[in-house]
Amino acid sequence: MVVKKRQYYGFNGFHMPPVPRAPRSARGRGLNKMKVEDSQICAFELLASLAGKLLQESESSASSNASEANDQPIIGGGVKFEQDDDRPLKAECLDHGSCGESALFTRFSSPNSDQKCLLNEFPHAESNLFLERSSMITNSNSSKNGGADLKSVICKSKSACENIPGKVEGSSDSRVSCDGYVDNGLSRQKRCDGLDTRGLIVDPCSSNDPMEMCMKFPALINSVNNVELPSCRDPVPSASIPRHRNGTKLGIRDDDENFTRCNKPLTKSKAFRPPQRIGDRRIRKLLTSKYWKVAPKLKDCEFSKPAFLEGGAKSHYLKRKLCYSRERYQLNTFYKRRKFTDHSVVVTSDGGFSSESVCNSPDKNMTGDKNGASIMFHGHQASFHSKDSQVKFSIKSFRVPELLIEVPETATVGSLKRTVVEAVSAILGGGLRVGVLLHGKKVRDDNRTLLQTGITSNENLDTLGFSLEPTPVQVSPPLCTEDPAALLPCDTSQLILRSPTTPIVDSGVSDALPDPPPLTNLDTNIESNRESVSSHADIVTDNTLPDSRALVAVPPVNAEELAMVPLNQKSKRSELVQRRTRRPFSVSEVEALVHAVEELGTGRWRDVKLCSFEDADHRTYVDLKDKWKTLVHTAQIAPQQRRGEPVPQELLDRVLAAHAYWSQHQAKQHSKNQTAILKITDAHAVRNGVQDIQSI
DNA sequence: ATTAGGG
DNA sequence: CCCTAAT
Repeated sequence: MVVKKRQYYGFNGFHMPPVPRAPRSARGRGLNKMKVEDSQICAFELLASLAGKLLQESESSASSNASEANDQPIIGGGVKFEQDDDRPLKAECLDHGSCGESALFTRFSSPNSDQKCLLNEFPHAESNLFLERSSMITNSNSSKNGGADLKSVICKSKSACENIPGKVEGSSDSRVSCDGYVDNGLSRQKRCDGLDTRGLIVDPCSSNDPMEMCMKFPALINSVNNVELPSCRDPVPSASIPRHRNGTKLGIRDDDENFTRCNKPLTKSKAFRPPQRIGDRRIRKLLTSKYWKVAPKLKDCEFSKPAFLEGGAKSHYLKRKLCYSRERYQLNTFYKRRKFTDHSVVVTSDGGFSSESVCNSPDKNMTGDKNGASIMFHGHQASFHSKDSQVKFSIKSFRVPELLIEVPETATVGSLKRTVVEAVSAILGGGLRVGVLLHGKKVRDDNRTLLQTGITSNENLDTLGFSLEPTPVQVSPPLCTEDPAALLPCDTSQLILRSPTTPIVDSGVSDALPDPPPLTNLDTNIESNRESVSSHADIVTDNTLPDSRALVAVPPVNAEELAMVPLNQKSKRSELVQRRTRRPFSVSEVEALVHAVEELGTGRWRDVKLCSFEDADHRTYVDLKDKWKTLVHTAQIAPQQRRGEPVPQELLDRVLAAHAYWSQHQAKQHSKNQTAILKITDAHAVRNGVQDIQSI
C-alpha cells in the first residue's frame, strides 16, 4: 500500500488532466463534481494501464529471459552474493510479519527485470496500475539512495535472520526447502529465507498465487462474536531493527470492509513515507476488485539482486516459498475501514515453478459479509444468553484473519493439507493469548469487571470481540533514535496485539425495534472507556512528534498503544475509532421512519428520532437522516437497481410523497407541525408535542 | 447538539 | 455509515 500511495503521491505534481467520472450514485451529488483525487487516480489508471502495456511489450523478451534464468540457476559467480543479497530481501519481509508489500518492495528495489515479473503477475489493468506505480516509485528511490538503503537493509536482514526462530537451517522438510538453491549447490542453510519448517513464517518475499484457504474449526476458546487470530509470532524482535520501526501497520481488517494492507516500514526515504489518505479508497477499490487471483503461468520470477551488488551480472536467485502466512488484523490506520486487500505477490519457484498470481483479497463473499473476504476460518455466530447478572458467551466458530498458503500447482492435495496443518499448528502452537475488544478497542485492564467494562448481557454484545493473539514476545520498548519517524514499533506481535478493530459479528443480536434492550449507564461506561483509550493514544502521539525521546519515557502501557497509533496522522483519534457495525434498516424501521417524516417533515431529525426511534439507541438522528436520504434515492431508482432488503413499494411511494411535500413546505412546516403533532398518539407523541411547542 | 450534505 | 462545516 505504501508503495501505491507513494506512487500516487509522487504523481501529484504531474497535473494529470481531469478525467470526468460519473458519480457513483445518483444520490444527488454534483454530477461533475469530481474530486481532484478522483481525476488523478483516473489519470493514473489510464497512465498505468498504458504504461503497463508498453512495458509488457517491451519486456516480453525479457520475460522469457527471466524464465530461462530460472531454469538455469545461478552457478558459480552467483554464489557469492547469494547470501547477502538474499537476506536483505527476506529480512525485510520477516521482520514485518510477512507482508505482501514487502515482497513487492523488495523486488522493486532491484532494477530491471524484476518489474517484468511483476507485470506478468498482474495481468489485469488494476494490477498493472499498481505495479506501475510501485515500480516507478521504487525506481526513483533506489536510484537515489539505493546504496544506503541497501546497506541498511542488509544489516537489518542479518539481525533479523539471526532472530528467526525456525530458520530453514537444518530443515529437512523438502517442501520448505528452496529448490533453486539446491540446484546451484549453494549452502542454503545459511540463507535466511524465513521459511519456517513449521510453516509459521514463510518467506513472504516471494510467493505467487497464494492460495487462500478456508477452513473451519471449532472454537477453542470461549468468546464472543469474533475471535481473531492476528498473526504468527513475531519472528524478529523489534530490538534487532530499531531503525525501522516506524512501519506500523501490516494489515487491516474491518468488519465492514475487509481491508488489509501492509505498510512497509523500510526506510525513511521520502518515497516511502507513510501513505496519506487521499485516494486510498479508490486505490483500495482497485485492488479489491474482482481479481483476486490472477495467474498467468509464469515460468518463474526471480528476484534479481541490485545490479551494483551483483556487479552487473544477471543474477537471479530462485526463491521458493511454500507457505506464506500473513496475518491481517485490523487496525485503524489512516485508512478507515474500507474493504481493501493488498496484493500479495508471491513467487514460487520450485523446481518447475508453477503459477504466479496476485492475490487480491477477494471480495468473494457475496452475502455482504465483508469479513469473509480472504479469510480462512470463517463463519462465526455468537449467541448470548443473559440471565441475572451472568453474561454468557458462546461461540460457534471463529474467524482467523488470514493465512496465505502457497504451494506449487504440482503439489499434492495431501501436501497441501499438511502445509495447512503446519501453518495452523504453528500459529496455534505458538501460544495464544486472548484479547478482549469492546467497540474495537482493546480492553487492557484485566482487573475491571465486566460490568465496569460495559460487557453485560444488556449491552450490545456485538460490540464485543475477542482476539487470539500470539503470545507476546518479550520485547524491549523501542529505542528511539534521533529519527522521529522511527517511533512506531515495528514489532509485529505488538502491532497485532494492538490491532483495535476486530471485526464484529453483525449478529444482530439486538434489534432495537423489536425488542429494544434497556439502556443503562453502561453505555456511558463504554464510551468513557473508549475515550480514555483514544485520548491516551492521542497523548502519546502528540508527544511523539515533538520529541521522539518521549517515547522512552512512556510507560509500557502507553508504549503498547503507541504501536497502533499511526505516525503523523492528522486525525489520530479517528483512526482508532471503529466503524459501527452496519445495521440495515428493517422494513418496520423504515415504516416508522416514513411515518415520522410524514408527520414531522425532513429537517427535524432529532424529533424524528425521539418520535419513532427513541428506544433504538443505535439509530441516531444522523442515521435516520441518512436513511431517509437513501430511501428517497431508492424510491427514485428502478426496482432492479435496489439492493438489500426490499422496501415495499408502498412505503417508497410514501417516501416520495413526503419528500415532495416537505420539499415544498420547508418554510411552512410550522402550521403543519401543529396539526401533525396532534395526530401523534402515543406517549412519544406527547413528549414530542411538548418539545415541538417549546421549540416553536 | 443538530442539521445538511458530500463522501 | 462517516466526516465536516455550519448553525
